[in-house]
Amino acid sequence: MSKNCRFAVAVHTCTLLGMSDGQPLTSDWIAGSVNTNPVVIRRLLSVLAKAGLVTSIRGSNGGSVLARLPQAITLLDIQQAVDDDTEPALHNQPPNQKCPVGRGIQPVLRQVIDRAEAAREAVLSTTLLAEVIAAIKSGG
Amino acid sequence: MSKNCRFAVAVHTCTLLGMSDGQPLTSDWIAGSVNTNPVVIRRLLSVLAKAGLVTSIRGSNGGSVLARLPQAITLLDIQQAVDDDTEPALHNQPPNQKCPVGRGIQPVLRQVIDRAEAAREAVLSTTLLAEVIAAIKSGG
DNA sequence: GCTCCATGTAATGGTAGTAATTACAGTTAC
DNA sequence: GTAACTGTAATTACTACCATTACATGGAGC
Repeated sequence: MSKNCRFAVAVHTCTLLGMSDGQPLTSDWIAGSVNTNPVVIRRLLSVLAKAGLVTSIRGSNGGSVLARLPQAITLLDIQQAVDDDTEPALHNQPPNQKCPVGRGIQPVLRQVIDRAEAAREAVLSTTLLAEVIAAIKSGG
Repeated sequence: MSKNCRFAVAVHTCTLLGMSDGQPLTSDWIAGSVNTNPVVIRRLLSVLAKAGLVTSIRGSNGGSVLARLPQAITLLDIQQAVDDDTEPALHNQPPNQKCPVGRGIQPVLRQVIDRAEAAREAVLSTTLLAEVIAAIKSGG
């Protein structure tokens, strides 16, 4: 119980949905595979639904299905859906504006961090959910 | 007081040291520019010293100096020094091994996350502390 | 209608990570 | 010896996250 594992759980969940042949899966069932509480899954599915990645069906015989084909979902889509990407972590308190470094450091840092983050996201954007599913199928 | 701002403070600190022409700077002075408590700076300097990036001089007229030229310090060096890069955040609890997805998801995820992280670090490794200093000097 | 079986969501508790601060021991120049 | 530093432990406060309970809502099937 330490770090943010929403991305991992979200990919896990989408993989399950992508392998169910359109059959709706319940949060209970998914939670059994992820090994967590169904409410955690429901909250996650709610976020994924807001991002247009899944659709939930209420009522008896309900559950969730993918809203798009696995070929049309990138891991970046999933990451951006579940990680509220607030500002990158810079200083908590604004640095001393009387110091040239304190005045100039933040824009420079932001630019570098943004470039680094863009490189990371580029990799995620070229990985499709369909590829994850294929890897699971071939690996098992 | 929320997120991890050690990287930002560390770059800020190294920038100050790199602009001081070899003059040792005290944690009090650095804290004044960063706008935080001197103890926070001393803890950070201690970590940077362990990574071989700075050297601290104890006693009166003491302080800290860079242990290498700014041209020989990348932002990746700083990042790796201050961020204990433990395992990437996957599931908290191991997923259900009886499920094919639960069994196979973690290696697949780890591979993708590692590739994405490598791309991010590649950008940081090509940015030198000297460039940050140059940007500050030209920007102010 | 009623009854299940689901989702949706609020509220709570526990754990962990981080920053800020106080306090004090160790070290060095003068 | 004293003053000016670093090094580090201990404490407090705050935030983020996950797990869990509880309950309202919605829909299928009788």
